[in-house]
Amino acid sequence: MDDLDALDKRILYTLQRDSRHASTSDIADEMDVSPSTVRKRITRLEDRGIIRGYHADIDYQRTGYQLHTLIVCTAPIDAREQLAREALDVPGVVAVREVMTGGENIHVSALGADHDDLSRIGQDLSAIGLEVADEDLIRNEYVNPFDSFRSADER
Amino acid sequence: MDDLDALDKRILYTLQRDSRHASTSDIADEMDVSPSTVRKRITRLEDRGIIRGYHADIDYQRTGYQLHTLIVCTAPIDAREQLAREALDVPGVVAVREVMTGGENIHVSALGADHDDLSRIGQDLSAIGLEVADEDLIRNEYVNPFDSFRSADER
DNA sequence: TATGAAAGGTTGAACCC
DNA sequence: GGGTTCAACCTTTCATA
Repeated sequence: MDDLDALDKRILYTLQRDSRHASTSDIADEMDVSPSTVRKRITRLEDRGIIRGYHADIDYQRTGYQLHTLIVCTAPIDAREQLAREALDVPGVVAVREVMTGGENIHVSALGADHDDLSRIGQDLSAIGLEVADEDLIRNEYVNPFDSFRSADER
Repeated sequence: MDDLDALDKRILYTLQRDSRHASTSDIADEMDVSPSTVRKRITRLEDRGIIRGYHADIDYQRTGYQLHTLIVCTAPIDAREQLAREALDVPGVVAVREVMTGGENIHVSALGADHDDLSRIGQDLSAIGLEVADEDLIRNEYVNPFDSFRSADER
């Protein structure tokens, strides 16, 4: 893996702040390069897997699916990654995080309209081999671009 | 809060899958409405706070900032929301989640290049009034659009 | 690896139903 | 609410250094 230079970081910062409206020309102007240079860098960042995608940030609390829940699970270490991916396919699951710890190493975010939805999701997670340790409502989430990508200085 | 109709849900689904390349015309074609209808709906979803923004999904593991860490904190209930917002301003913090539980009710995602960065972040969080309960490396994260927004049926 | 130009698509705003 | 139009802008591709 090569390092990221100032332009790469600026691209990451800008796209994380607003992936829908940030144009290549905007970034190009800020960094004094041409738009097509920015475009190629973006393509490269995508190809390298550094940019995985672009998502709308949705406040589920306001969508009618009010039960936004954090389901903390434990997976056997050797199956953790596989189970994390499978958990993503469970209907209602919107995010999965693998954590490097002994137990409670899979954190699942799931959405339901009512408690039955959540029971079913818990059952589905158990069925693929995850042990459900805890469930709590998520009250709010906030996202921030990584500030170290903001400025144009090198690493 | 009014309910979301089929078009709103389809818009949310599409933008969550790919907020950068999904054009209003694409969605309009799929749903048999005009592009400007889709545009107006998107504006409305943004105004209602349902769409909070659009972010690039970055694999920090591959950026050189390899210490992507989940810092579990406890905040006094009455200060939880305020502290969550303040935590977002701590350099290195990329996401904050408020959880409805007795203790360990603030989950902070932070990024550092080395262990000194993380120590400093822990100190900053303590300084604003959060009690740090646990820290673990995040190995991986996966995001998924909410499947119930996919199909065009009403609620 | 960066740039420039041309073709085609997309956006945003004003206006009408 | 939804639809139409149009100028300005953006993206994509390809040729060029």
